[in-house]
Amino acid sequence: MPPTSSPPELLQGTLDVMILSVLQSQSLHGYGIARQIEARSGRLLTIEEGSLYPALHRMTKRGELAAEWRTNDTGRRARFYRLTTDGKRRLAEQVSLWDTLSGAVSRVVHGSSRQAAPDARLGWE
Amino acid sequence: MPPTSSPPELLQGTLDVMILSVLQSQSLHGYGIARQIEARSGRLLTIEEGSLYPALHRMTKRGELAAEWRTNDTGRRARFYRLTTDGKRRLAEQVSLWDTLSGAVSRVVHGSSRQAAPDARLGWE
DNA sequence: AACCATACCTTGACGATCGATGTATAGTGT
DNA sequence: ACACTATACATCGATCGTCAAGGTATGGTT
Repeated sequence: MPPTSSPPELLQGTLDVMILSVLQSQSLHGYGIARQIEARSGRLLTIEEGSLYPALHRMTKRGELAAEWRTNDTGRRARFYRLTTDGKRRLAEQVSLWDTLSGAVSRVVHGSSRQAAPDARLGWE
Repeated sequence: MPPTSSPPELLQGTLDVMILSVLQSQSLHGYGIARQIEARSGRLLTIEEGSLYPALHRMTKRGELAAEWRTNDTGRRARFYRLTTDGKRRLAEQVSLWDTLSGAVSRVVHGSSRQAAPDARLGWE
């Protein structure tokens, strides 16, 4: 049973970096990736299957993930994903980028208004 | 001259909350909004005009912004935007949501791996 | 006259996400 | 035996936001 409801679309573009992140320490199949992201986020994020599988396929096509069919101990077939060398490189890049850019957005929304050089032409009131 | 280059599409969905934020303390026109976001972000974020104007129009249509033509002190006509009551409410909602969700993503990518209950069925390796 | 910054806008294409739907098996409870 | 839930894969159509590019026009500077 997935968490509660669907989170708003405020976070477009973050699915890739989250997938890469949870695959850093372990190989997982799609369903496990979704559960892991939900667990790590404290049940705040829900991964829709209609987003997850297209993401896994395009990342595999881009060479960031490698996929392999396996059977786990309960006898169920599942497609396990692991990071390739390219995927590890992209993981590092994207995590660093997320930190930088999410920090920038936070400064904007919390008004780090260093009104650098109060410029009368730009606004009033 | 806009900053350097176009930032990746990691932050889709954050434009609205940034626009609302910079309009909290002042009325601005489109160009001024873009400059303000760039300044507050420390020149990390670039707002493309093809994203900005559609966003301003749809937010006005949704009733979050009110627009008014004015002439500033240099004699140039410009369309100034301010928050409506609805816009102020949405600003508060969206900022709080951004803080919550960006925090969740950060926990995911930095592996707050409280492997809650190590579940052999979900992965191996 | 040339150029740059300011200031508005639209268009077409793209890509990612979402909700819905479909299939199938394993485990659990009754 | 039956029903139900969780597991596990996948695809589809619609929607939405963004982007790159282009277009118009004025004011200030060199």
